[in-house]
Amino acid sequence: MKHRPTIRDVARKAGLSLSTVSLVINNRGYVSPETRESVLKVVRELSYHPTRSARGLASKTSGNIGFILSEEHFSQAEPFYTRIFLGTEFEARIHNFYILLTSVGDQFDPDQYVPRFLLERNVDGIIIAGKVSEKLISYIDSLGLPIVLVDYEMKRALHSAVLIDNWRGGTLAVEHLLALGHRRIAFLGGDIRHPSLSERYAAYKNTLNQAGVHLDETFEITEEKATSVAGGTSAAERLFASGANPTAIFAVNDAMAIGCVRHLKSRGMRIPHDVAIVGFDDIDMSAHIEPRLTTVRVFKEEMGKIAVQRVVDSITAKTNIVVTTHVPVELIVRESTVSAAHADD
Amino acid sequence: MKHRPTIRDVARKAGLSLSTVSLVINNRGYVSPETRESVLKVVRELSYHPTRSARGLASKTSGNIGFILSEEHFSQAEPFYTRIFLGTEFEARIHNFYILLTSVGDQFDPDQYVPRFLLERNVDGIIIAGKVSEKLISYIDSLGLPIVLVDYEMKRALHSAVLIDNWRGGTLAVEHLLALGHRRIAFLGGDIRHPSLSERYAAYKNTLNQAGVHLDETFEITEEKATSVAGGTSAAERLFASGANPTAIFAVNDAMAIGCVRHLKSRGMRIPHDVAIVGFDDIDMSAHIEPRLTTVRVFKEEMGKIAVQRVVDSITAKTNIVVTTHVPVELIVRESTVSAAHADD
DNA sequence: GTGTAGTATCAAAACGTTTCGATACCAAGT
DNA sequence: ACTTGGTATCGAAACGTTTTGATACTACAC
Repeated sequence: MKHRPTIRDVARKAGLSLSTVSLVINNRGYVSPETRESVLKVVRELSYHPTRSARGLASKTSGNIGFILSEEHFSQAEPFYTRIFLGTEFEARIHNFYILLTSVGDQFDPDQYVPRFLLERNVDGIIIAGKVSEKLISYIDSLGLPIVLVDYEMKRALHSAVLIDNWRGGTLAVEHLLALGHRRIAFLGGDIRHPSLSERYAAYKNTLNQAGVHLDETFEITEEKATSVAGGTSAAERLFASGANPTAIFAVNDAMAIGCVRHLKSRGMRIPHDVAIVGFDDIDMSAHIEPRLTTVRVFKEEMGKIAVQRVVDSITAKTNIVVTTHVPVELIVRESTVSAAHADD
Repeated sequence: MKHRPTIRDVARKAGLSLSTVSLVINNRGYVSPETRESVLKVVRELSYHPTRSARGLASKTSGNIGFILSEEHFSQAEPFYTRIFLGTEFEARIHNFYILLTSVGDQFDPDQYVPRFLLERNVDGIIIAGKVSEKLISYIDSLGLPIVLVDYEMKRALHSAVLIDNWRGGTLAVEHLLALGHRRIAFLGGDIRHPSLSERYAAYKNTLNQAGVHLDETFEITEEKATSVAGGTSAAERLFASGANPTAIFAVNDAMAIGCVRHLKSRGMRIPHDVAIVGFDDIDMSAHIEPRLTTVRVFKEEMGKIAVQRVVDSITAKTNIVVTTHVPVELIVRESTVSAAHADD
């Protein structure tokens, strides 16, 4: 367990100064090709590799990107955000960054709790997934750290964002139901304050309007607290308890759609024969439930990947270009809207 | 964006030396209660927080734990290991560590590729999930880093490990099938080189033996390459193609069980009426497929949590106590073995 | 021959902590 | 009175890099 070599050892063995070795390693400044080669040779011989802490201290960079998730999404280990996170892990590796994950509560009070990696100056940029307190965002801004938002957007777009094309997704979903001949189409949603969900809701209303279908308020559940499986069940209960009799349902996400399917089955209704259902997100489970769920596919890993690219751009460029990316969506038709015999596989 | 305070500012304002402030912050050495209080007061006033890099450089610690996963598990974003990972994230936060995630290939050649966090001395300990090259393990040993293995074990137990009680799980599963009256019970497995899977296989054989049931080799599929949904489908095909006619199947994990269910359905077989199925792992999806899958629940987050505790112990204690933990399992009876009317909810 | 711009290298000064050894005091045990 | 051991504090060194500014050489244009 002998001493691992330092840059000093490399410099000595190469007969050069520390600075020159550093320049070679970081590939910057003026270094003659011969010198460069001889340094690299020594680096290989000693199998030298710079230490992160020392580098961080001197250069005021950490090599880390912070990933912030709201507590509820974090603790539920939601498949949706988990996928986005995995997408960032993949891409971060390519850029030689590591992702530090943390969660924050609904409220943000800097005197109360601040993600440790911010206090320790242990990240060079931040990715925020989902809706968090605006206070938190301004706090991070005040630290001068680049921020990329994923699946969330603020009124004044001062930050790069990676967004789902919710409008198109909602439109595709409802148009699909209309094309199947449905007219009594219900909407199952919740927490419309989240931009992604409200856009889906807006697309729902707009598409029906365009088609000249009368909007029936008893067909709209928009106040469900949790957009989860349980929330879907409870929303479906409320929908039918109110006496509504839709032939199709557009659920704001797959979790709710799955909860809704459960409720319908418990009532002995057949899907899609009695009621057709479309979800949104295409989480893993949707292809495995019975009936397999028609849904709007969101490329979650891709979103994480783009977010990392943006934040790395901001970190390295030092310039603050705001880019908003809308990641396209795709309608996946399965058995919950079209009976098995006709459904794609 | 003014200069953030350093320990020097704290020392100056408190009228003390750097060393004393450092002692207070790290809560070690001899400091009088009054001095401690006055330092803490200044720390609060300046809202000072030490910088990770500086701390790391001086103390040769990083505050990070490396999490190593085999490439195939990583890229498939397997729900099983993802859960373990999330468990580590939770627990790491409690101990003020961050998790750095990386993956490694089947082979390990230190001249080829070494996880960057090892080269950069950017982790204080390592958690390894699943089976990886033994060479990698010895390499990490040679760096003097504590290692905790999760769901993997080496012959000579030189490292702490967090293991599933596979023997008991397999026994519970098969006993359950026996209790339901099944005698022709097939085993669907693959990659028996993985200790977890071979233990389940061994438990299967042992339990049948104990019950005086004749072992029929045509009932055992142990060569399937991938223990995935697709692998399950293909294994089930092979099983029935060979002319075997089991009334029950024990699949080595839920993914294979789900693939198997698919195949049975496509053959028009009813579950559990024609064939009963038990899986292993209890991944999220298992409760949502049709029929809901009877399985052996593994507490994945708990395993991650324990792994972090072990590795943090090793890091702080500096002593190398090897602890092997067997995390208990639980049989979850659902509709794939007991018809809906009788199944628990 | 003088100024300018580009190339190549280096010495020294940061970067913000922890840790080591020294100093000094006090109380208790001989 | 003399050690011993615990308590409290401090100054200085160390940790391993990057960065800044200086120096010096070359080539070229005026």
